[in-house]
Amino acid sequence: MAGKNISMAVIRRLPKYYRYLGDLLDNDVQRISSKELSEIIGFTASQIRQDLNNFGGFGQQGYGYNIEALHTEIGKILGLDRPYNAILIGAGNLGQAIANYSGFRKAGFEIKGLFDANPKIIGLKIREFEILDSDKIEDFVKENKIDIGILCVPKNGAQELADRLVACGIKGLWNFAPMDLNVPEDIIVENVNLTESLFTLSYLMKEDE
Amino acid sequence: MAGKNISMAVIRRLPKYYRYLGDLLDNDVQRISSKELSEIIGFTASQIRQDLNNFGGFGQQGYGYNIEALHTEIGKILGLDRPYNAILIGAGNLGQAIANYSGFRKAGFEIKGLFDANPKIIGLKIREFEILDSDKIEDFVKENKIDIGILCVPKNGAQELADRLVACGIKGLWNFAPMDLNVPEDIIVENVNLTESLFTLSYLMKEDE
DNA sequence: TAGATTGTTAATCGATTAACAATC
DNA sequence: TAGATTGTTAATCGATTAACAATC
Repeated sequence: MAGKNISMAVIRRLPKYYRYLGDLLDNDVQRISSKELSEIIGFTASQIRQDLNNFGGFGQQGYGYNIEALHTEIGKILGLDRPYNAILIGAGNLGQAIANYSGFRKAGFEIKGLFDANPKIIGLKIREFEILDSDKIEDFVKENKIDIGILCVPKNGAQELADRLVACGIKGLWNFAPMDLNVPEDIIVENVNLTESLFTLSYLMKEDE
Repeated sequence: MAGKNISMAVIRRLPKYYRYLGDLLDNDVQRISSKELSEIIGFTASQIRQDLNNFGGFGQQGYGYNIEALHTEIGKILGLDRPYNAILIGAGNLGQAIANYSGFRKAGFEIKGLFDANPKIIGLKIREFEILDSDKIEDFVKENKIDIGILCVPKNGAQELADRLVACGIKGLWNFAPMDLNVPEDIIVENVNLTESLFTLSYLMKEDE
């Protein structure tokens, strides 16, 4: 991939742009200036223009941005125009919540299989999918061209599962286990650490009193 | 609260320090230098010392840091030494996953009640709690000194619930609804936006290929 | 054309890293 | 004491904001 080095700060704002532009589209708004967007999204107009210009000149002087076109462009930048195949490992409440959330499929992420190591729930059906035995992960990943592994398992065992997924060719991990995974540097890991999030809330509430 | 302005960058590293120090404690390690910690946590030694010195001089020259003492101190800084009472609204899969996670209680966060608006699940029992009708939120918050509202509801209705919680005196919101809430500035909101997280993963996988 | 707003360069601000005197 | 490592100041790096010429 070409592209200069985009900072993580910019990258993490992209989904917000995408979401706000989508909301505007839903409300049939057709164009917006960086100043107007600034007022609803909470970034400065200057930052918005800087961010967008990392990827191209999507605006027009004197006019602003066409919302539909910009929304589409940011979707492409985020890679939402291509499909990703995922498997989800750990079909407890959290895993089921994620498997059931329709928003992911709309964005091109398809969960192709659910796995768990617990014999009590192997064989149960969640949506259209039967929960499969974790033993079958390797075969399934290869047969179904799986790109992403979603780890909804406890801390213990998460690293071992990550190793197995990496070994059979997975490229990205969405990690809900409350720990940092050790993976080769070409493997992308996105962590969702609920404990860290809650502790941050705790800190801020304490400071605020 | 006293304390100079601590940047969000520092604040979001605190739970990581707390976690890594806890792991070291579990392994009966007693002391560590910023250089050693640097190697396992992945921040520079300089940054670790800078971060910690925002809150006090916890180390000792020539020795390093006592892990148990530092762990305790960071726990206090995070406000984990005090109890927080929470209610959780939206008792679907995600809500149940959070209600069932024992790690939060260990850190002083007690979920006192679960609420939902869906008559089909009102009355069901999750752990020791019956799911209550969302109508009863206001009375419950006042009677049980609730500090935190955990929003595990869809986008629609999340803002209205936030308004109601703020109106009855809640101080913090842990928001899992995929949108930004509008609240008075003295109310703390910590967002967990799974869609944004997934889109970030998507972007990074695309860039990486 | 006149007005509006972008794209982009320059200035500022803040966060990270480096360096080292203090001291255990 | 000598060696190690902190706490803290200074230097560097990067991100945000401001400004404005270009242009629709």
